[in-house]
Amino acid sequence: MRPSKRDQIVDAALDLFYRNGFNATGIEKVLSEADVARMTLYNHFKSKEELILAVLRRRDERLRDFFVHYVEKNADTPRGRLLALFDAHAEWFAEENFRGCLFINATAEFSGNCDSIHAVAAEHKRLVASFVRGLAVAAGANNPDVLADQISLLLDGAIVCAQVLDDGAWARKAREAAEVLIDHN
Amino acid sequence: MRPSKRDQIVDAALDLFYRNGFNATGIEKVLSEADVARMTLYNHFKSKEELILAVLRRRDERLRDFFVHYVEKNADTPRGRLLALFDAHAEWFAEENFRGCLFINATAEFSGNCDSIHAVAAEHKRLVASFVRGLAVAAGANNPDVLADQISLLLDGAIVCAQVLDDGAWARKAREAAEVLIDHN
DNA sequence: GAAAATAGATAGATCGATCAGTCTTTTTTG
DNA sequence: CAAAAAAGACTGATCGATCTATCTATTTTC
Repeated sequence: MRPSKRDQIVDAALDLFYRNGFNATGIEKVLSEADVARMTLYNHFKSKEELILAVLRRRDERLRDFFVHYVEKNADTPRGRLLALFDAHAEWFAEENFRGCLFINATAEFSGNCDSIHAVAAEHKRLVASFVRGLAVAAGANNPDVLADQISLLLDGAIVCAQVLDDGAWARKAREAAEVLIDHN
Repeated sequence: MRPSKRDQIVDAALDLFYRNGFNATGIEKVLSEADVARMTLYNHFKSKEELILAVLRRRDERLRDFFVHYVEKNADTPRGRLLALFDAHAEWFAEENFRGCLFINATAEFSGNCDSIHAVAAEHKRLVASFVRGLAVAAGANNPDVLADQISLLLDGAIVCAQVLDDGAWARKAREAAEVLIDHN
C-alpha cells in the first residue's frame, strides 16, 4: 500500500524540520521534497503550525516506539532495561543525521511564541518520563519517582551534550552515572 | 559613559533572540528595539550571522561571570561550590523570562546549517565544563574528569527539563543527584 | 582660534528573494 | 461521474541587505 499523500507530507516535513529547523524550512521545500502540490498540503493542514504539530506527534510515536522496543529486546532484567535506555540513545546519537531532540529543538524555536507546540513537546517528555518511571518501579527502586527524574535528567543532558559537543560518547557517560544513581537509590 | 551604539545593538538583539528565537527575530525588530539606524547596524556587523555571533559571545561572558561569582559568594568549601552551581541555575530558572540556554537554542536552530554558530555554542559548553572540572579537582575528586562530565550532564539536563516542562524545580533535583555522584566518586 | 577634514549616525528608498497562504483550472484516479 | 491531486499564477507581507544623501560631532590642520 502506497503511503497516503498526508503521510508523504508529514514524512518529508519531519526530515526537513529535523535537519534544518522549523523556521528555516519553507513550505516550498516541503512541497518539493514530498513531491506534492501546494493545495494538497493545505487541504490536509490548515497552516504550517498544524503541520508542525502533526510532525511532532508522528515523531513522538516513532521515538517512543523505538525506546520501548529497544529496551524490550536488549535487556531482560528491570535494572538492565533502565540501562538499555541509554544504549538506545547511544544508537540514536550515532545516526549520521543526528541533530538532537526534535522536541527540545521545537521548544527552543517556539518557546514563548507558540503554546501549542510547547505543549506537545512537554507532553512528549512527560510520556518518556512516564515510561522511565514504569521501569524504575519494576526495578524495585526505593524512590521510583526520584530515580525516574534523575534518569530523565541524564537522558536529556546526554542528548544536549551529544548535539552541542557533537560527541555520541555522552550516552555512555550518562549510563555510568545512572548506574551509580540506581544502585544508591 | 553612555553605552556605545554597538553595545545597544548587541544588548537589544540578545534580549530579542533569547525571547523570540533567532530566525523569528528580524533585523527591523532589532533596529527599533535598539533605537538605532539601519546602517549603524550594518556598519558594526556585516551580516545577521555576525550579529548572532557577537550576541552569543556576550552571553557567554555574562553567564559564566554569573556562575563564577555566584559560586564564589555562596559557598566556601570545594564540595559546596560544586553544589552551589546548581543553586545558581535554580536562580536562573526562576527568572520570569527564562527561556532555556541560548547556546542550546542556537544549536537547535542552526545545527547543521551554520558551523560558526555551532562552534561558539560548543565552546561555551566546553568553558563551563572546564570551570566545573576545576571545582571537581579542588574538591579532591578521585576522578575529576568523570565527575565533571556527570555534573555537566545534570546541569544541561536540568536546563532542558526546566525549559520544556516549565518547572524550575529541576535544579534542585539535579543538585540532589549531584550529591550522590560526588560522594560516590 | 577658525576652517577643513574625518568618522559615525541618521532616515528612508529600494533591491531581489522568500515567506505563508489563496485561488483557479486542468488532470488524474477510483 | 466525483473526489482528490496537480500545476501554477498570485497576493501581500516580510526577509536580509544595499545605497544615497544628510546631519552632527570630533579631530586635524593651518
